[in-house]
Amino acid sequence: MPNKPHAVDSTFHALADPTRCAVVRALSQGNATVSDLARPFDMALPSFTQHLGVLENAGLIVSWREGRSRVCALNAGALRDAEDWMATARREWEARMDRFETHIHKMKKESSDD
Amino acid sequence: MPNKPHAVDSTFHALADPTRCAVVRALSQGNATVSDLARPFDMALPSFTQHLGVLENAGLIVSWREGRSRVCALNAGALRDAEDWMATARREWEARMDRFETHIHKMKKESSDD
DNA sequence: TGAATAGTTAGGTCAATACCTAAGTATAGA
DNA sequence: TCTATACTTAGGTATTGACCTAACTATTCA
Repeated sequence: MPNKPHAVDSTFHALADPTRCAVVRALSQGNATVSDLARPFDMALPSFTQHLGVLENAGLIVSWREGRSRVCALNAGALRDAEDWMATARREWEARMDRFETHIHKMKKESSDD
Repeated sequence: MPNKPHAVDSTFHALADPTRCAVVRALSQGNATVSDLARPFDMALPSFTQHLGVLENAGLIVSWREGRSRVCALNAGALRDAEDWMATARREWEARMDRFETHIHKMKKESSDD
């Protein structure tokens, strides 16, 4: 069963920003606190936590408090759902292309049989 | 070699809208003209063609004129690049999870060996 | 308990996005 | 050549998004 509390377009919206893409890449390397994640970015902390909020609302990350820190982790399920959506569209298109090429090939063969 | 005239976040931005997601799904079923694509949407045509422009700038679709129509087609390469980006992040995360679970398992075994 | 640390809340600015209507251009067909 | 079709261009509005600063809360540790 699909991990689907959110529509894919909210996942895509969450990834439509270089800061948020970078956060996802960082979290693929392991869990991290808000300030660990924020450190590489030249951005005020409230702006950064807003990005984390977008990622969390989209279901791409989860977080919990540990003492005075908040730890974030990737939710691979949301990534997989978005991948599946794209793969479905792409494969249908590719299947159509294959049929089209087969058709062209048959036409060529028939015309060379004249 | 990757099909990469655009950064992935422009692809995600293009998909971050339900109208544009629907256009991609429609085009996975085959090429279509602007008005064919627009028909299901309750939206003025200029608004709709703006969405097509976003998809085309992101490299997700290509289009050409045929008589007085414009025909649109999916560019599967852009979809594949975005899939690859997500799959890379997800697999790194999953690999880390596997190592973590192996570690937990070993710890349990060691403690039961006491 | 007082100071430092980690993050949150409130509130504001500016640019980009998603829509619209009205009027234009280009092609096809009678 | 006139008319209908298929978009495109121009220009406007309202909402959302990405940032900021200032001030707050919660937790740790000396």
